[in-house]
Amino acid sequence: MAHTLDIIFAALSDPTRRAILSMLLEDDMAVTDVAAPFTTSLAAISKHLQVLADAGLISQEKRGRVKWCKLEPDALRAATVWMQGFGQFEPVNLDAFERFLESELNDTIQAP
Amino acid sequence: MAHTLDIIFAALSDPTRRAILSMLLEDDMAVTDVAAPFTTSLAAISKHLQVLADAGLISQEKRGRVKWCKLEPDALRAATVWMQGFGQFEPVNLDAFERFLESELNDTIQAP
DNA sequence: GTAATCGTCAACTGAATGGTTGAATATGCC
DNA sequence: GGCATATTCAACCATTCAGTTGACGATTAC
Repeated sequence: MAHTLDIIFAALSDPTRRAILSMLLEDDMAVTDVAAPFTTSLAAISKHLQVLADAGLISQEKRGRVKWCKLEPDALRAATVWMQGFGQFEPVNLDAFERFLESELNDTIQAP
Repeated sequence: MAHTLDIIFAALSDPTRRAILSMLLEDDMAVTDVAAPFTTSLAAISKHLQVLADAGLISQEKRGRVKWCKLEPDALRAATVWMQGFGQFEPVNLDAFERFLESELNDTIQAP
């Protein structure tokens, strides 16, 4: 249990990995396509994806030579529950969330 | 922004630090008292508290020779909002949360 | 004043992390 | 078969992290 939270929070602590999760929020993607917007090497992104998969935040399925990455939002439940226990926040404003995500993506990913 | 989430999630990824936050949920505490249940050194706990303070998750105020540590749950808001965007979870069951916290504390802190 | 208490600092260690490059392994295409 | 594409592996490097121990600066108590 504590073990799982360790790994989930550690996975979320990296901006590249959070950016990847945001990208996968829109659609499943192949590893190469996930890596495309980043300046770091493909191997580095592959490692990040492994970290996310170990945390249960994404799943990966190989079809042919392409490995598809899929968001697994349920893995965030334990972490969300843990955090909500420390303060009751009003319901999330999803519009604000989307604007926030967008600005975080812009900070993390280089413009083409 | 992304910077803040980095630091908050990294702070939460350590079980000792999460245990400290749980302890502070009940009451403000002095550094020495925070350290008491742990087997690690006082200096190590002092460092953990600095990490939590840097993340804004606690505040520290020195009165006399005692430094008091206080939970600052609002710092979790940004992180909670970020995570909730990935899935709409039902309202938190606080009883379940308390049981969970207790079991996590028992896993992290040595019985006297 | 002197001694005990509270907490941090400094220097060190071992392990983990994020990154690189180049080779290796599959798989698909012609 | 032969070549291109997709992804990971292996080895390496620099940095960060959690922990230790011992010394040190404050503050309180006697």
